[in-house]
Amino acid sequence: MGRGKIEIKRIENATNRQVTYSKRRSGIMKKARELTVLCDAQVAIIMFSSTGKYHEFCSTGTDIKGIFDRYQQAIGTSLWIEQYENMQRTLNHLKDINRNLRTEIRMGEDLDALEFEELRDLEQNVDAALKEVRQRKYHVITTQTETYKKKVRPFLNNHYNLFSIN
Amino acid sequence: MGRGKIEIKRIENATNRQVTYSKRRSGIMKKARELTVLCDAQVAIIMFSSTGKYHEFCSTGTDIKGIFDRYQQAIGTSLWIEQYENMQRTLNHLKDINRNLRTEIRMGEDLDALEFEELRDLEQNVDAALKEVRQRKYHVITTQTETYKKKVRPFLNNHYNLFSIN
DNA sequence: AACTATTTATAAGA
DNA sequence: TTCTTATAAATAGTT
Repeated sequence: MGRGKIEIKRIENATNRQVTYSKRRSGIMKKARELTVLCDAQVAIIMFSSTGKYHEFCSTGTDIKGIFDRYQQAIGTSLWIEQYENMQRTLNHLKDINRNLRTEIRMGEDLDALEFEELRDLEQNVDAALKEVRQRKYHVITTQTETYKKKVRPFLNNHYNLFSIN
Repeated sequence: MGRGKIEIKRIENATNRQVTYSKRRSGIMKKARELTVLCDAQVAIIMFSSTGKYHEFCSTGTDIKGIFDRYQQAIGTSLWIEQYENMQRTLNHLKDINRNLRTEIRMGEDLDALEFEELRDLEQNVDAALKEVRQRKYHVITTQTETYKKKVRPFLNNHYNLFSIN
């Protein structure tokens, strides 16, 4: 659309490239704005020119972060899982330490009162209950579900020591 | 550009809105593709229609994550600092509990002998940690998409202590 | 899903 | 660079 038809390939002349970038960028941004209004859509655009300048567009009523969180939800994963995993390793480390501490405590206790087998059974019960709840409820567990209130929390309250964060 | 000029305002008829969304979306995607080729630019686009469907575009040679990481560098901050900070708080909670356990050992107490007040404190720590983890995480996984089932749930299962109670 | 009359975007020129 | 304009491209309404 212009005085002549152009081939879609890299514009070698840097000035022309910059001019075209500027023109077409504003064109796309305008189109995006129209789309959000006409179609009630959410749009996020991020652009970097070949010179490193960045421009962004985001539909009103949200922000880049909001759209990205929604996007990650839509694709069902986090783009930053690796970074979460780093933190998770730290958590695991703490978990190990805590487990050791708990073992230490247990060994100092009256073993008649807390048989190892008994503990294991209780742990397995807790674990089974949790898995059940998770499998059925995790997609709506943002709020405390009835199952959680009725089953998990009382159980935690009764057996907090088996369930400490570790 | 069409048989008639239109006003840029929400299209009330849902079918028309959907059709227009589809047409204009592909128009924008095409423009974006041309921009990246002509001008050697990096572009990332994420769209959600009013019906919740999402579409994305990303220039070749990178990916959405790459462009967003670059974007965050450009604006000099992380959009997800808050989440990291929440994680950090969770880690701190773990450390607190860890410290409590150590204290417990030092005091040479067995669990049966813990005072009621102490039990309550530990309970509150567990509960607080739970709430925090939920707030942090479950806005991302409130729905179970197919992808969620295939990717995220296994991830959660493998790393459940990030997202759950222990 | 196609078709076109029009509007809109823009390449090249001033 | 910014403005202009001839032309290419997108698309609104139609079939």
